[in-house]
Amino acid sequence: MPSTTAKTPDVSRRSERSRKAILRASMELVGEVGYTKLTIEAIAARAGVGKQTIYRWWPSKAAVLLDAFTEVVRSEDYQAGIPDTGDIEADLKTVLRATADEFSDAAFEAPYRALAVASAADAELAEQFVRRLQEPGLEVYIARLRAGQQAGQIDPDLDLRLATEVLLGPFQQRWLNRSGPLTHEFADRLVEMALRAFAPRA
Amino acid sequence: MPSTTAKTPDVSRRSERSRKAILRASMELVGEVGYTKLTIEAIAARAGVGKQTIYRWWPSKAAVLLDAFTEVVRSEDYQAGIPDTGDIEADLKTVLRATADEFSDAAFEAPYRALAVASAADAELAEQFVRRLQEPGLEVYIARLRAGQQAGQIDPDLDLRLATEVLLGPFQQRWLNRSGPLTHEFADRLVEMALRAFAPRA
Amino acid sequence: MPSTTAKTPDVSRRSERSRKAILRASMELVGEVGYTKLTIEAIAARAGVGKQTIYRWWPSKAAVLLDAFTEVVRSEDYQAGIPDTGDIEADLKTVLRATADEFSDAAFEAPYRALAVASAADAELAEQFVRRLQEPGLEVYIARLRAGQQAGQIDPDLDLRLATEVLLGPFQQRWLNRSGPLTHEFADRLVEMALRAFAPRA
Amino acid sequence: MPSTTAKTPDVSRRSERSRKAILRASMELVGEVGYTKLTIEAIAARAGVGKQTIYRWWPSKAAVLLDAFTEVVRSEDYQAGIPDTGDIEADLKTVLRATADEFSDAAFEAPYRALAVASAADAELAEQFVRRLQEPGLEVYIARLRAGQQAGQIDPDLDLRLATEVLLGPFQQRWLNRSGPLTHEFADRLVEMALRAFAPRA
DNA sequence: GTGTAAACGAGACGGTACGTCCTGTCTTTAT
DNA sequence: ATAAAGACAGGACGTACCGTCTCGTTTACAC
Repeated sequence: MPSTTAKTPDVSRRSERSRKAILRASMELVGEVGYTKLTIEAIAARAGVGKQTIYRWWPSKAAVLLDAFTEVVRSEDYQAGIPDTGDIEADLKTVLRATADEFSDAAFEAPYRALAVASAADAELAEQFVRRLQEPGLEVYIARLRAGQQAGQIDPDLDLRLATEVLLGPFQQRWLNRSGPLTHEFADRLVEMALRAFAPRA
Repeated sequence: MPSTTAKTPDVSRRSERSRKAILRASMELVGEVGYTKLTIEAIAARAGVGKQTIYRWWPSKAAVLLDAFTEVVRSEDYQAGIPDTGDIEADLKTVLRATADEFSDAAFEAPYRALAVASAADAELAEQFVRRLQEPGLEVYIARLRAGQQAGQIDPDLDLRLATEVLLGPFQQRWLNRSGPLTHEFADRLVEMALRAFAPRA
Repeated sequence: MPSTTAKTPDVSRRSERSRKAILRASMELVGEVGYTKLTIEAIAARAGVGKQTIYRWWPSKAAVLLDAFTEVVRSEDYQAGIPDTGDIEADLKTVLRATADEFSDAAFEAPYRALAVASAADAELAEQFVRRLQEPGLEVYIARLRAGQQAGQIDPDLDLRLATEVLLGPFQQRWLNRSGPLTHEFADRLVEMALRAFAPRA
Repeated sequence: MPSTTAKTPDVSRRSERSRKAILRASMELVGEVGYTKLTIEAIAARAGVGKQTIYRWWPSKAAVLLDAFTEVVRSEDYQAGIPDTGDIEADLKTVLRATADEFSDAAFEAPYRALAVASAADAELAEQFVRRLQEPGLEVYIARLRAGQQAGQIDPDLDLRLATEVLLGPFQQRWLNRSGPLTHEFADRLVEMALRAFAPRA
C-alpha cells in the first residue's frame, strides 16, 4: 500500500488561523500594490506568519492568490445561474452587462487580472484557474443556452461549448488586451451578434 | 536657447551592432528560459553589451522583446493579406488554420505569449502590443470581410470591428488559457459559427 | 507540600534510551560535519528523538556535547594519574607526549575543540568545561609535582597551580591557534624549560 | 602566465567609503551584541551597504572583523616595542601588566575574543589571525629577550620562540578559559617563573 | 589630423526579494 | 507525564537581479 508520505506536510496539523490570515493578506496586498509588486515576504509579514508556512502549503504566490480569490468568489456568483425570463436575448444582456460592471470594479479586477496573467504564463496554474474559476462560469451559460434550445430560440444542433467561447472570448480579449471599453453597449452588441450565430437555421 | 533635452540619448550615435545583438539575445533567451526567467543581465551578457546600453534605449525587458519580435515578424505576415477566392468561408478557414499552426510552433509561441502576458499585466505595454502586433492582423480581416460585404456574402450593416473580435476572441482565449486545442477542426467550426452571425439578414 | 518546581522536568521519568541516543548522535555528528554545522535538528533526527526532548534537558548544543564528551572521557584518563618513576622529567615527558598524540587524533580533537571554542565564547559553558574537563587534568599534574617537591626535585615554595599553567598553557595555545605542531619534540622541550623554572633555587 | 582572474572582483574599483563603513560597523556591532549575534545583515544595514558588497570582498563575518580589528590595532601597539631599562624582569612585568589591563577592557576584549574564538574554529582564519595579530606581538618579546641575552641576563642558548610561548601561553589560556583573573599579581608571578626558566645556566 | 563628447563594455554599488535553513515554542497523538 | 513528530513565527543565510553609478575605451563628428 503506497500512501507516499515522503515530505508532504501533514494537512491535519495545518493551522487554519494562518491559512486564513495568508489568504486575507494576499487579497489586501494585491489590491494595494498590484500583482508584480506582491511579494511572499510582504504577505507573510502582513499575515503575521513565517515565510515557510507559505512555502509549505503553496507552490507560488499565484497559487496563494488563486486560493484566496476562490475562497471569496466561491458560489457567490455562479450559484444563482442566469435568469430565465423566456427572453434569452434580454437575459444574456443582463448577465453580460453585470459581468462588464464587475470587471470594471478595481477590487475585483486587480486580483482576477493577476490570476489571468499568471495563468497565461504558467500552464500548471492555468489548469487550475480554468477549472476552478472559468469553467463554473461557462456552465451557467451552457445551462441557459440549453434552456433556449428547448424553448426553440437556439439551434438544437449548436455546439454549446463553442457557443460560450464565441460569447465570452471577445469579452475576455477586450478586457485582457484593454483593446476597448467594457460598456453595456458592447455587451448588448456582442449578445446580439452571438445570437444571430446561435439562432435556429432557417 | 540651448534646448537642453537633458537626458534623451542621441539616436544618431546609437550602435546598430549592439541593438541587433540585444534583440537577438532576447529572442534566444526567451525561448531558452521563458519570459519570467529572462533577465536584463542575461540579455546583456549574451549580447556582449553593458547593462546600461539596454536601460538607455528600452524602458523594460518587455519593451526589448516587443522590438525583437516586431523586427522578426515585420510584414512577414499581414503584408500578403487574406486570399480572396470568392469563397469567404474557405478563405477564413485557410487563414485561421494557418494561424492555429503558427501558434502551435514553439519558436513563435514563446515570445508571443511572453508579450501577451506582459501586456495583460502592463497597460502601457499593452497599448504598443495591440497597436504594433494585433491591429495589423485585425486590419487584414476587416479588409477581407469588407470584400465579402461587397460580394453580398456579409451583412452590409455588420460592425466589422466587432466581427473580428467575435472571430479572433475565442481563438485567443483558447490559446491564452490553454482551455482547448488549436486544431483545424476548431478553426473550421469557429469560422462557420461566426459566418452565421455575419450573414446578411434574411 | 507540593514542591511544584513548575518547569523543571521530572528527572525520574527521563528516558535513558533517548539520552544515550542524543549523546551518541552528537558525538557522531560533530565528527562528521563539525561544530558550527552541527544542528539540534540533525541531532534529533539522527537520534530518532523529538527536538523538544533535547530542549527539555539541555540549554544548548554545546551543553549536549559537553555531556556527550564527558561521558566518553569519564575517568578513562585522569584516573590513573601520572606515573611516578622517580624521574620527574621523564614522567612529564611521557604524559605530555601522550597528550600530544591524543590531540592529534581527529576523533578526540573534533569534539574537544568544539567544546573549547564554545567555552571561549560562552562564559557559562566555560565554567563547566573547565571544572569538568580541565581541572581534573590539572589535578594529576599538581599531584605529580607535589611528589617531586617531596623528592627534592621541585622547589618546595613553587606555586603548583601556576606551574601547571606554565606547563600546559603553551601546549593549549599551540593547539588552539594551530601556531605550531604538537610533536614529541615540542613536548620534550616544553617540559625541559618548565622544569628549569620549577627547580629548587640554588 | 597564469594570473587567474576568473571571477575575482576588480579591486581598483572598490569603494573605499563602503569598506570603511563596513569595518566601522563591524566593530561597533560586535561590541554591542557580541560575536555570535553579529550578523552580516546587521553590518550591511548599519554601514548603509548592500549585503553583496560584504560577500564580494570577505569570505565570512570573521574575516570582516579581522580586517576591522587589524585596521584599528595596526602598529598602534607593537611598534613601540618593549622598553629596555636594562632590568628585564621589570620591563616584562610592565608590558604584561599592560597587556592584562588591555584584555580587561571590554572594548578591546569583545572583538579580540571573537577573533580568537573564530580562529580556534576555523583553520583558514587562524592562519591569518596568528600571522597578522599574534606574530607581531611575539616578535617584540623575542627582540627584548634577545637584548637580554646580549646583556647576559638570558641563557644565550634559549629557544626564544618557545620562551615567548611559555610566557604568553599561560596568559592566553587564563583569558580564553576564564580560568582565573588577569591581575598584575598574576602577570608578575608569571614573569618571575618564566625568567627562572630563561636564566643562564649556572 | 586632432579634440571632445557621447555611447559603449564592464562591473561595483545600495537595495529588495528570493527560497532555504535552523531556532526555540507549541500542539497533537501515542505510549 | 514524557516522548516522537512536526507545524509554527521568526529571522539570518547566501544568491540573483534590479536599476544607478562610475570607470576607462572606442567612435564619430567638429574643427
